[in-house]
Formats: sequence, structure tokens, C-alpha cells
Amino acid sequence: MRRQRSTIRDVARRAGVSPTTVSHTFSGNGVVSPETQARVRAAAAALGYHPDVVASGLRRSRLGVIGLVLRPAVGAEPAELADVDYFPRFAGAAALTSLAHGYALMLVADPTVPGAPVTAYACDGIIVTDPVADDPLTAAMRASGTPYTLVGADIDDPDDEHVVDIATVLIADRVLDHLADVGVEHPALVVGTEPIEWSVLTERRYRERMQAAGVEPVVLRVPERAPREAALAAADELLALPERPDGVYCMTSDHARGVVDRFVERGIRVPDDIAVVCGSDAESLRSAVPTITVVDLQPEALGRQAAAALLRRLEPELSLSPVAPEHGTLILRGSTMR
Amino acid sequence: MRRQRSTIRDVARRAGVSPTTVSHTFSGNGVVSPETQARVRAAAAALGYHPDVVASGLRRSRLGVIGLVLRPAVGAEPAELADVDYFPRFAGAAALTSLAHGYALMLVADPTVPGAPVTAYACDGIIVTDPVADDPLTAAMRASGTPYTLVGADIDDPDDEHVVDIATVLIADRVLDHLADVGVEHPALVVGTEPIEWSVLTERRYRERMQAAGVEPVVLRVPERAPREAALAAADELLALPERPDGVYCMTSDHARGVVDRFVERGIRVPDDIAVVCGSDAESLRSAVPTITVVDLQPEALGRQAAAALLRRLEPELSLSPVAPEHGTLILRGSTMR
DNA sequence: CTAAACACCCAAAACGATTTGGGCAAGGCC
DNA sequence: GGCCTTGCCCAAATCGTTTTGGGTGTTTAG
Repeated sequence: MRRQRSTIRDVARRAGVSPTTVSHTFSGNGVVSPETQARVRAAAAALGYHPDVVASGLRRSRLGVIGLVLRPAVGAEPAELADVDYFPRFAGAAALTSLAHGYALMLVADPTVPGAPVTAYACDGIIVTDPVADDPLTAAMRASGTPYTLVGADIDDPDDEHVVDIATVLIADRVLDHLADVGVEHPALVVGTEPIEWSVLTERRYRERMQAAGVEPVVLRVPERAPREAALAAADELLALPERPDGVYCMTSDHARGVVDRFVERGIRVPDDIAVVCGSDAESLRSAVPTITVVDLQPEALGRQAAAALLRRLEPELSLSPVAPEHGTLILRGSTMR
Repeated sequence: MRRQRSTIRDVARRAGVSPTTVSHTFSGNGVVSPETQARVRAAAAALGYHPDVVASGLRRSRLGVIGLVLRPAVGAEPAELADVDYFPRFAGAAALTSLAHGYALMLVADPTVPGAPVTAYACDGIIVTDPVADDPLTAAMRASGTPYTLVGADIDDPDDEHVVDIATVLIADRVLDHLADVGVEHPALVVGTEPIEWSVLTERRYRERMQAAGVEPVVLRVPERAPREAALAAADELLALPERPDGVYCMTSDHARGVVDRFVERGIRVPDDIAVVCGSDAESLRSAVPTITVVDLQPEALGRQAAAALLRRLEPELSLSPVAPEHGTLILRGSTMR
């Protein structure tokens, strides 16, 4: 029952050659006569041999694996992720792009958190979404010489070249424009607390625009992983304001759902009294009453782009069809249909 | 710029001990005095040392990685997957369950297809969704002694114990019951061609029920990855039947969309003339006109279950909270709302 | 006082591949 | 004939760990 895999040595013995020759025939590295190659391949086939990726990875320090660190998701319970569209879709697209070029994609834990497994360092390169401010993970990757690609910039290091643009400002503008279009005059922002580009730049842009419009900005910070009560409380806080906002931009689906639910509970009409937009899609937003207008972040496109960028770093001669970056558009639903 | 990682030997030198001792302090295997341990840890920290997962994987033949083979998706273009909910959600849940127990999850290619990378064999165990009839991959895994878990049974090997139940028959009954409830008397079935449990058992069950009801079964087989035209043609074929079906059960989202689109094009009213149910959910089915009733396959629950089953095989002493299997229910939408 | 038990540590042999640096013939050139 | 290629092949070192099988001293038991 124990694994009894045959090694390169077994193949060599059976084919009457040296292990070197076997290695050469498979890697195409040395010079091996066609007849010998045939003998070797026959022996390998007879033994059901296939090279040990780990051993060859050790020697060549190249494993054929791309790592993916989903930052906010690590440590999350699977159940918590059930409602989030972004990560699985991103990962799926990145995985297929990698597989198409001979790499496996591995979802790994952030190796900079103390007790975590350090599998990430074994990868030939890693994709990080989304890096936090002054990210220790990026630093670690740089120190260990592991190629990386960030999805969304490290806001404390905006000059890093290895970033896939997530167009946060563009998207913020679209959302705020849309709210203005449906007549919202003083929107509030409900944003997460993690220092990631997505949150920080959205808030910055929001404040800029409010200032330009001469409107007092209202920003509520609610932790991404806070319990539902936090979102409900945020809704109450908005309603208690002296000048009640007539629109809300919630970054995460949990917050949007909580806020809308509480509004409805309190007899506030959505969208007539307050319009709501959410910054990312999720099943619950589609089936909510009313359904909630969202930003389509196009996770597949980003996943593909991130994987392609990293693959280009790993194998410069690879020909990768460039992906046209087409950034988030709005999916209009009930919560803004006035 | 080249990777200059420090090794266990460097740490040993700096701490004035042997590599053995360093290994022992980190693995907790041998006996090392607390003072020595402290010295070793200090040295490791100073050098930024972290063990090489690949080297240790080679020696211990245990990498800390679970492989996931998404059968129908391998070789697919990322764009093709964009619309499919099932795989990314399944993978996401499996990944989080694995990470929570110290394993990374790796999406790998089917190693039994000729030129494919054999990364799968490097995994400590693999999850296969969905195995085809008499699956060569299962055979390979058995031969190489790699633990595996199948999601959906191999229909030619129904006695394999390492299977996560996907309740195909139960779901088929629910769909057919629902169609009957809304007045459908002779439903047709549009099913894929891959010999996977999901397709085969559904068709079998469908035929059983039609026979019991004394209705002539109508089964159209359309390849899973066929172009859109194939689904359109299937719709036409259904319309051309002497006794036109008054309901259709399409297994895949592409087929359902194509069929509905062609029906609408031809002036057939959905659901009034023909009701339609799809066997798996996708974005396009939610936004189609009319929206299409689907089976909620609960990919997260299955992913979690599959990972848990495999983890239990890999580490029997692991305490994994049992997951209550709650199988597919229907999400009712316009295409069956008569 | 001697022998056994214990605590702590280490050298060297794996693990399974790749790579380096030749070795040995056969053939070509002068 | 001698020398240089060229074609083909191999032995041994290497990658960074873990594990095996001792080797020291220092205590404890008899």
C-alpha cells in the first residue's frame, strides 16, 4: 500500500543506461541517440515512471507552481466566503491561465503570519491580492527573490512596477456619477478598515469629490469581517445624522446587505429615500429585496491579467496574448432604480 | 538578485550547533535543551531563515499540499469559465478548508493526459471533480498510492469508498417534480456527453420516471463544450418533434441559455409554452430574459466536504467538524413561473 | 562503586532528480 | 600516423532537509 514509485534509477537500470541519460532524454538537455531515447522511453512506460516534481524542483529550484495569496480571505471560515464572488472567480481565472502554460496554481497562506505554513516560498512566483499598506509580504518576497505580482497597489509604495491596475479611482467616479445621476446629492461612504488600495483610494476620491461639490463628507469605517450587527449599527448611525444622506456607497457586500436590511426595517424606502450601491457583487445582493446595484469588478479579467503578468516575469520568452483591461462597470439593480 | 536563501546549515553555524539540532528544534522531533532552542531560534530569526518546503517535502514525502483536478475545466480557456459558478466556488471552499488545517490547495492538470505536467503526483492527496467512467486518473492515483477523494462517483466503479455524494438522483427527482408541479407533462432532457455521474444518473433517472409515467422520453446529447450553435440546434430539434415537449431540463448553463434564446427567437413563450430548468447556476441565467430556474448545487458545501474527507484520510487524528450534507435545492426563477 | 538510565547533541546517509566535467570511440584533417 | 572534432554516454557532486544510529557526559539505581 505504501507508495512504491519507480525512480529515474529504476528506469536507467531497465534501459541499461545511466540515470544521467534518462534525465537527458526527458529534459532534452544532453545529447542522446534516438535509439537510446526509445529504449529509455519504453522502460519508463513499462515502469509507469514519471519524474518526481519535488525532487526536480529541489535541484532546479523551479517547481512549476504559482502561488496565490488571497489576503482578506486567509483565516476566513469557508462559510464566510460563501457569499463573496470576487475571490473564487479571480482564482479560477488565474488558475486556468497558469495551467494553460504548464503551471499549477496553489492557494497559499500568507507566510509572514507567525505560525503559518511557508508553502508560499516554494512557489516560483506569487500573486497577492490585495496588498495592504507597506506590506510585509511584499518585503519578504523581495528579500527572498521571489517574483511577485500585486493586484491593486501597495498604497505606501505606489511605484512598484509589478502591479495589476484595479482602477479604483475610475470605479469610484462611476459609482458617484451614477448616484448623482439618480439624484443623490450627499452620499455617504461605508468602507472597510484594511489599508488596501481599494478602500483607501475610494475614500480619498470620495472626499475629493465631496469637497469639490461643497458637500460635507460622511465616512463610516466598518471592519471587513465585522459581524452583521456592525453593518446594522452603521445604518442607524447614518439615519441619526443631522443631515441624513440620500445615498450610500458600501464597499463590501456584507455591509451593503446589512445597511439595506436595516433601512427597510426602519421604514426607509430604498432607493426612493436612500439609494445604495455596493462595491462588489455577491449572491445575496442579487436576491436581496430590493436587489442591490453593484460594481462588476471583473475578477476573471483581473485573475487572467495577474497570472499573465507573473508568467511573463517567470518566462520572458513566453508568448501571452495581451488582455485588454476593461475595468469595472456597474450592474444596475433595484437599489438605485428611481 | 538571485535567490540567496539561508539554509539550515547557515543557521546551525551561526548558532554553533549541528544541522540536526536545528531541524530538531523546528520539528520538535529530537530532544533539544531550551537554551539551545533559544539560540537556534535567534539565529534563524537573524538570518530570516525559513525551512525549504520542497527539500523537506522530498525527504518526508509529504508536501503539505492538496491537489484539485477540475475535470471538465482543464484545458478550458479562462473566458469559457467566466460564466460557470460551480468550479470557482467549489475550489474556494476546498481551499479555505485546506488552509485552515495547514494545507495549501493546488489546482493541477490531469496528469494522465500525455503532455501535461505531473504536478499532481507531488500532492499529498488529490480531489477529483468529476471523475469520468472508468477513470484513468483514479487508476493512476491508486497505482501510485496517492490518496484521493472523488466528487461524484465513477459510474463504472460505484463501490469506491472515497466519494463525496452529489445526490444526482435526488436532484433529478426534485427538478422533475417541480416541472410536474407547474404542469409539465412530457419534459425533454438536454444532457452533456461526458460519462460523469451527474449526466449519466440524471439521464437514467429521467428515463425511469418517464417510463413509469408512460411518457416517451426525449433525450438530446450535446457536448459540454460545444459552441453555442449546438444548443440552438438542439432547441430547433425539440421544436420539430411530432409531440413537442412542454418542458426542458438542461444540465449546463450554456445549453439552457442557448435553448431559451432560440425558443424566444422562435416566438415560443417561456415558461408558458415550454418551461425550462437548468442543472447548474451561472451569471447569464440570472440576467437572462426570462431568468432561468436552476438547481443550486451548493458547491461550497461540496468543496468543504471533499477537502474534509481527504484531510481525514491524510491525518486521521485531525478533528474536523462534520459537515451536514444538504443537497441541491431549486432556485425558482422566471423560466418556470407559470 | 558499577551499571544502567537519561539528556543532549552530532555525523552521515538518505530522498530523487539535475548538472558538471569528463571519458571513450569513431571519423576528419593535415 | 598524430591531432582534433564530434557524438554519445557516465560518475559523482549537488539541491536542503530529515532520520538513523550512535557518542558524549551526568544522574540515578542497585
